[in-house]
Amino acid sequence: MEKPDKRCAIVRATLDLVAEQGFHGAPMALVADRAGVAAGTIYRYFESKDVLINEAYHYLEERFFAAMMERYPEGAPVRERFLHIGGVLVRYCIDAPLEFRFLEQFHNSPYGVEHRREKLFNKNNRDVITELFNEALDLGVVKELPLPVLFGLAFGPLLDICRDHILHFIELDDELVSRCVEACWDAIRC
Amino acid sequence: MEKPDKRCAIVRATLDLVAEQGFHGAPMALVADRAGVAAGTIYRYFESKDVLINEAYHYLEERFFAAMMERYPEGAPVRERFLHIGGVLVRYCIDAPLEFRFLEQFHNSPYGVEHRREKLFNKNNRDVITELFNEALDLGVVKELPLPVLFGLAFGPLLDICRDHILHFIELDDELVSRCVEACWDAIRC
DNA sequence: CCTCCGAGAATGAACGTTCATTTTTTATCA
DNA sequence: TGATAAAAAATGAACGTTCATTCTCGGAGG
Repeated sequence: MEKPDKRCAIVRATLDLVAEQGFHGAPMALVADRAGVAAGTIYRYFESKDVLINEAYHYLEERFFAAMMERYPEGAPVRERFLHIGGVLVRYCIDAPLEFRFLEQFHNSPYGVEHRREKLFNKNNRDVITELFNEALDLGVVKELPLPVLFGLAFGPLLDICRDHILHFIELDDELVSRCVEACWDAIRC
Repeated sequence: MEKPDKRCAIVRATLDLVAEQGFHGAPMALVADRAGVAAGTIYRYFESKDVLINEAYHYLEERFFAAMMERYPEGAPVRERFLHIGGVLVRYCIDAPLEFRFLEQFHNSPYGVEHRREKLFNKNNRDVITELFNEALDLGVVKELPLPVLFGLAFGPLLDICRDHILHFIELDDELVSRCVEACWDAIRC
């Protein structure tokens, strides 16, 4: 009987409900129900709904970065590392559609804008992807475009195809995923 | 005193408010205020808020397609026509940030998913962009990928950079826009 | 006098949050 | 150990707001 048992249940309930029905479909009463606690209990663990949602996001973000670093080809050329990241990104998202849907909701909301602004203007930001792109720029293997543009070119379409796959607008398989990631590389490479 | 005077004012007020503050920030009472009518009056013109929002969207969609067809290089090569469309898209969006923000909100909502589903599965769909891509596929000048994937590769990043420009994450000028549109072409071309 | 449009108050449902109360756990001492 | 007191956690009904929508009535035009 650990302490964080309930806390975790609340976070997971939030993730599920937001993923399934959007922020509108996740009122605190429902979150409480799904987590098996009373409405008021949530406020013993989280100051507000905003705090709860941000915590849920960070929980997912960590899981995702962990997945990305598995078998990351550390010393390999830039292109190969990018293909790894892109492939993992897409496969992770379509394997965990609920997590993807939550992330999508989050990014397309004021939460997401704030989160992005902080990341962008907080120069201490030391994540693998930024490092990779900066290295690629130094080496001159990708187009000289602002970082946000490179991110958009490289990952925007990948998220789009994940969404379309989950909505059954297209059917992704391993080969198609590879070709899409390579197309994104074509967009940014010199 | 024409009839459609108030109707139009209501649509424009909806556009403005949703663009500025999102769907949450556009309650009917505020829409009414901004349009210079009373809350109840809206319901004399629109059956519900959903109907009002869909109508606002279609209004914008038409304006946008009209802009895109201005000086469209009808007989030119596929690449040139794509660059025209991409350039117009970006310039239109950053010149009319309110319209862009509304469209973004709309697309990232259940309204947008429904709209996309209908477009995709309604084969009678005869818009210029679909025609262009089908022609490009026939000629073999773009990668053989499903249409939704090509759309994502070609336009996803362009919408991303518009958003980032409007949020002041980047600063677009004509030259940078051109280079971005060309990068998108690199993504889809063979 | 009648018709009907527009106004804005009224309505009821839904929401996040609070708090007085109950239940469970932990600490204290014989 | 067992009894009891203190503390912590959990509860869920209730609150105040906000929202889309409906209702009712005054007044302008015929």
